Parts: sequence; structure tokens; C-alpha cells
Amino acid sequence: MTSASARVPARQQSIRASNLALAYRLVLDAPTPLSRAALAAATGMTRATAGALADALLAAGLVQEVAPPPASTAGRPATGLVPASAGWVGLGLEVNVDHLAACVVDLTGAVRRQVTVDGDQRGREPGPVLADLAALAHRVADDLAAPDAPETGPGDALRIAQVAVAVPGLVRSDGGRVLRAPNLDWQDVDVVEELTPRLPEAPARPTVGNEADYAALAELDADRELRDFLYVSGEIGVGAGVVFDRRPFTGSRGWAGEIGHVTVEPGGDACRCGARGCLETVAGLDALRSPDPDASERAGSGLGRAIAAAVNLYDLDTVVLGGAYAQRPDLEELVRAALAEHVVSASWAPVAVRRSRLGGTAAAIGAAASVVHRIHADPAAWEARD
Amino acid sequence: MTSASARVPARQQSIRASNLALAYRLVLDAPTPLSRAALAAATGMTRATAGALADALLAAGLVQEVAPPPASTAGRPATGLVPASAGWVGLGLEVNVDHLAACVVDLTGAVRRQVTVDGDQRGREPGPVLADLAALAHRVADDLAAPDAPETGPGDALRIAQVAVAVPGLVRSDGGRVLRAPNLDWQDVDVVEELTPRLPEAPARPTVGNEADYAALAELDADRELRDFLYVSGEIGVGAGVVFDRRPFTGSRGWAGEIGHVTVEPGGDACRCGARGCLETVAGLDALRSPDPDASERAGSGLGRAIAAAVNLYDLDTVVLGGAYAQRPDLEELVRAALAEHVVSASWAPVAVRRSRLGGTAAAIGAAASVVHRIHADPAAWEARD
DNA sequence: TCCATAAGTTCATTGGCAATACAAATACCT
DNA sequence: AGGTATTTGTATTGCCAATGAACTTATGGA
Repeated sequence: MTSASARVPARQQSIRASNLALAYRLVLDAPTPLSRAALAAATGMTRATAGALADALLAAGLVQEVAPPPASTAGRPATGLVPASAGWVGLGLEVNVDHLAACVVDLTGAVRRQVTVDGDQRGREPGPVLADLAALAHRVADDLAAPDAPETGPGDALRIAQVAVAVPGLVRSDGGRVLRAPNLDWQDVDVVEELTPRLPEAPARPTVGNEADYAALAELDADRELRDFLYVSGEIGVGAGVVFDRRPFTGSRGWAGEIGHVTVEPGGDACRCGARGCLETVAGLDALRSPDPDASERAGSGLGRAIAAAVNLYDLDTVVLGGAYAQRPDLEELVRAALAEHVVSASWAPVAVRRSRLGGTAAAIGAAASVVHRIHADPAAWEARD
Repeated sequence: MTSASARVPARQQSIRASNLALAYRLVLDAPTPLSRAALAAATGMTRATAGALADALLAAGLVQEVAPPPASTAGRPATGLVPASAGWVGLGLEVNVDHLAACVVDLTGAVRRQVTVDGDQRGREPGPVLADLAALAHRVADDLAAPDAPETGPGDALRIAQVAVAVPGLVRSDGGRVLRAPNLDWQDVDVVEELTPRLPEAPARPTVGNEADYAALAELDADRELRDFLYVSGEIGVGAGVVFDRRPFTGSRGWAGEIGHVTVEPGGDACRCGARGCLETVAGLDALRSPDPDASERAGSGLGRAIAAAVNLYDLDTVVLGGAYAQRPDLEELVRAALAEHVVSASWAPVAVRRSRLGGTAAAIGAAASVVHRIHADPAAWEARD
């Protein structure tokens, strides 16, 4: 997810790869089935080129043709192209404090399978947890081979392109090593290394990412209006995912969005991290559950100030509250008020605030979606893998 | 500077443009003159292709050949390529609270001319200020026509490619409109519109940017090690520029890096912006000059907490203190201490903190450098403009 | 039934890079 | 001193993906 200004020259196939991605993007974003001619018109390519790219996407199983609509105008009717509903899918896995989850998302962005197993994971060794997670992955994967829905035809096999694992902690963007997951009490766990041999077969190695980053991705897919926003996940810890220009912003090492230890009450309560007054100490679940009558007030205002800092620093126009915050309209209001006060540009460009509608497994969905996004962004890489 | 995922298909000339930029980048980054063969080896292009691109860069006047070094090894000696020291230059202008400045940077990144005029600009109307600024620009431009240095040969004319203007305020990234410059008391000033007819001729329209963003760029050019960092400029207001992956990060609207109104003392002193406890109220110049004995302590710790928030949110590894902060080793120490405490990753990946060495016109230098960066990033666009 | 219209396909042309062969300029060896 | 190895840089040919124009296909309407 990190741009790596490659020192590799462009060749003819780069331009084809780039145009194939452009064509695919237009098919994905089109509200109605897109014809080859419309594709050509939208991009400025000739119909010949657009047709060739469309054929390539069809051959790769990334799009499918649909019957032409009842012709209303003169001329030969167009055959529409839509994202393929079968073929490659992403498998998302989630380790969280109180549950494990697995989820399958297809190329259209639809969630095709979803399983959650509740259970406290705190203090368990990484090994057994990952074994349980791998078992869950196999349960879902086996289910893909045997189509359940009657309308699913025989050629509609779903094949896992890649597995992505969401973890509530700091994840290195290069290797997939989990450096620290304080609420699981994990430290320096090589999830990819441990998990790879136990997972269902897939043509690409699994990846690991931060739970909030993935949840933000799920939110992005659920709302076409979103472009630059902050997703804040309130659990035992507080994490955030930044999406900029419809792409996750994870920082060069993968640790961006660490909002939980932004100082919101200087000299305040001691935090597990060693500092005082961190956002987690006032807006983490432990603080939210405290009997103190102004706990909510304090949480909402602290949360609002921390989010305002993020919005000021990133220039964002939308904030989505997720995790436990999704159930708290009171916090939403307090955050909205704090942003109006503390965001410099708020007076002429108000910041939209809303609660997530995705539920507890947003991270698993987003992890699966991240795989699909990778295919969407570089379809040429998936042409030969049939 | 904002990525705008273009809906334009790639063509053959796109790949040439991309490879030309790659070749130019390697010439620019090479510690010693780069030969065509070394260019081919570094990129994987054939020597024929590398040679053709090199010839194109030469013809465009973007690089120049230097005599081969005394041959130490067998084989035909290589003719080196270095960035051209004449030809296109960037002209940077700066409006600040207490001075106006102009500055010329050439394609090698060297500052070729620099003029500063001290004088309080607060409360002056934008019109007269911009007229003074344009006059300054002409003074520098006329100076380019008449080469001063005796070693400057006759063919070494410097020609302005574009003018960039640094302003201490919020600037829209699209139009170049200054929305708010509180310390100049400007609101909604269309600097480009007002300035364009009065400026020296240049093939591209002028651009406007935030002072701290440009200063960050100057800092980037001055230190090859920098890649992802925060530049914080302490003046009457406090601004910041974020550089990510060696590119300025300005947000989708151009307002990223607004650190001055991050809350560092909840319920603290009232700020001009209407909120309380903003960073500016404890670490702006007015607060720094206050007779209060713990003003420094308070400023350093507040500044440290705000910077820690930025570092946590962006995943940065370096912080550069500029503006008035550049003269304050005491603040540097306080910031370093605050980062060690409040940055989550600090314990295993310490954040480097240092003061700027560039002096008061960093923004003008950076503005000029931004023009040069644009040429560096897209040399193909400057091939025909001879 | 014929024509206008639009979608999709075929084919020659163009631009840029790869591969290969060739020319140029130097160090090293005998 | 002259030949050989070695490296740089250039010329030629072929390939790939896009363009542009002509052609085929499929439909609605006169």
C-alpha cells in the first residue's frame, strides 16, 4: 500500500497493464453495465483498443458479459460488461480481543461468506489463536467448493486469490510482522510465517494489516461518496485508519493512524503505554464503562479533540466512528461539536461525522476487500493465473 | 501535488515520459556524473534506450555533459551527465509577516539569487503587498539577464520556468486562492489572478502554496537523508509541512499540516480561532516572548505533544524545527523528550529531531525548489519549450 | 425493404523499447 | 610499438500496444 517509486523502466506491457486497470476501474465504477463503446468514449481510447482490453478482462475472468438491455435507440445494441461475480475472491481473517472472524468478498465487492466465533483471545498464546483462525479459514474455504445457493451455477466456483489478516496492533507494512498488539498481549509475532502453511491454498502469500486500516477499507467500499476520511475504531484500544484519495494511507512503515496515544488530557491518567492523558485513557472501552457520570462527556470531548488533530493534520472532510463508538450517538454529537470548534477549516468546510453501519466484523470484511482492491488495481497481474 | 488518478489512457509517449523522468531522476540523484552505460545498468534499459533518453535530456537543456574523468579502468571512457546549471530556473516569492523575499533556484537545486526586504506586512492591503512582491520579482529577473559572476559564460542564460508564491495561510491546492492568512489579515485573496499580469514572463502560470509546505521542501533538498518528515515552522502562527516519500503531502484541498490549532491544553487560553488551548496559544511567537518564566517549558511541552500527535498519525521518523524554533535548542530538547514519551513507536524506532539550518527565507527557497521539482518530475513536458 | 445508426472487429501504420551487431576509445600485455 | 581485451556509445531490425480508417453486425424507423 506504500508507494515505492520503482526504478524499473516502463515498457509496452506497462502501458497495457495501466490501461487494463483503467478499463477495469471504469467497469467497476459504472452504475450500469458498461459497453465497449462507452468504455472507449469515457477514456478516449479507440473502440478497437477498448474492445481488446475488454476481451482480455473477460478472458481473465475478471468481468462478465450481460445480455443487452431492451434496445431503445437505433443501432446495434451494446453488450454490457460487469464485474465477475465468480472466480477470484479475497479471504479476510480477523483476530480480535473478543472474537475471531472470517469473510469472503468477491470481485463485485459483495460479502459472500461470513463466520464469527466469539471468545476471549486475551492472554492466549499466538500459536493456538492462529491455529483456530486457520481452522476457521478452512471451514469457509471448504464451503466455497460446495456452492450452497441454488442459483449458483456449476461454473461459478469461487477461488481464493489471497488471504489478508486483520490484527489490532502495529503491523510492519513490509513483512507482515506484528510488532505489538497490546490488547492481545502479542509482541513481535510473524503471523505470515506462522499462518502460511496452515492456510487454504492461494496463489499469493497472505498479508497482515492493522484492524482499523482494514475496517476503513470496508467503510470505503460501503459508501461511494467517501474519498478522504478517518475511520476511528473504539475498542479496548482506540485505533484509526486513514483513507486518502480512496487509498489506505498506512505510512512508510505501516504505523500511521495511531490515534490511541494522542495526548488529550495533559497530565491526566496514566496509560499502559507509560505516558499520561492518552486518548485511550478517556475513550477506550474501559474508560467508557466506568461508573463516573461524566465518563461519556470526557470521552466524547477527548475523542473530538484527537480527531480534530487528525483532521487538521490530514485535511479530511469526513469521520466515521466504528467499533463500540458505532453504538453511541451521544459520542457522535460530542465529536461533531468538538470538530466544529477545533478544526480550522470547519467554519467554511464542515466535517461530516457519522457512525459505521457495518457491525463488528468490519475489519474482516475490509481485509477481504483489500485483496479484491489489489486485483482491481492491477488486473494484468491476474491474467495468467487461471 | 495531489494525486489525481487520471482517467486518461496511457500511450506510447506516456512510457517515454515516464522513462525520461526515471533517467533524469537517476542523473539528479547520482553522487558523481552518470554515464549512459551506468544509466542503462541502473535501470535495466538497454544502452541504446538509455542513450536516446540521455540525448533527449541534453537537447532539452535539462542535463549537460562533463568531460570524462581520468580513465582508471580499461575500455572507452564514459562521458558523464550532470544536471544542467543553466537554462530553466524556478522563481520563489515569499510574503511573510515581517518580510518579503525572492529567490532563484536552478536545476541542480542551487540557490542562484536571493533578495529579502524587511518590513512589517501586517494589516497592509493585499494589493500593495503583491505589487511590492512583483517589483522584487522583476528586480531578480532582470538580474538573471545580466550575468554577474565572471565565470558565467555567454550561453548560461537563466530563464524562469514558473513562479511560486509562499504565503503564511491556508491555500487551496487547486486554484491558488488564499482562503485565510490570519497573520497578514488576508481573506479570500486570489493571488494568482492579481499577480500574474505583473510578474516576469514565464511559460507556466504562477502557483501559490503554504509557507510551511514550501519550507519543508527546502529542507528536503538540503538533506538527502530525509524521506518522511514533519517540518514545523514557529512564527506568530505555527504551521507545519508534511513530506511523505520525498513528496509534499498537502491533502486533497491543500490544508494538511495545520498543526497550529491542535489542542494541547484543553480549556486553556483563548485562541484567535475561537477555540481554547490551541498550540499557537502556547508556542506561537507571542507566547514565547511572554515574560512568564515557564513560557518556554510550556511551549516546548505543548509543541512536543502536538508534534507527537502528528508523528503518531503519519508514521514519520524525523521532525525539523524551523522558523523561530530554529534558534531554540531548549525547545528542541523539550520536543525530543515529549516525543520519546508520547510516540507509540519511539521505544524501538526513535524519532530524530533537529533544527533547520536554512534561515529565514526557507519558504522562498522551497517555493523556487517546488518549480524545479516539477521539472524534475516531468521532464518530457519541458522538452519542446525551448 | 431499404436506410440510418451505433457497436464491435479487422488491418495497416506509428512510436518506443529490446536485442543484436557494430564502431570508438582506452588499458594492458607481449 | 602493436595487438588484444574491455568498455562506451550508436545503428539496425523486430516486437508490442495503441491509433485510425474501413468493414461487418445488429437494430429501429421510413
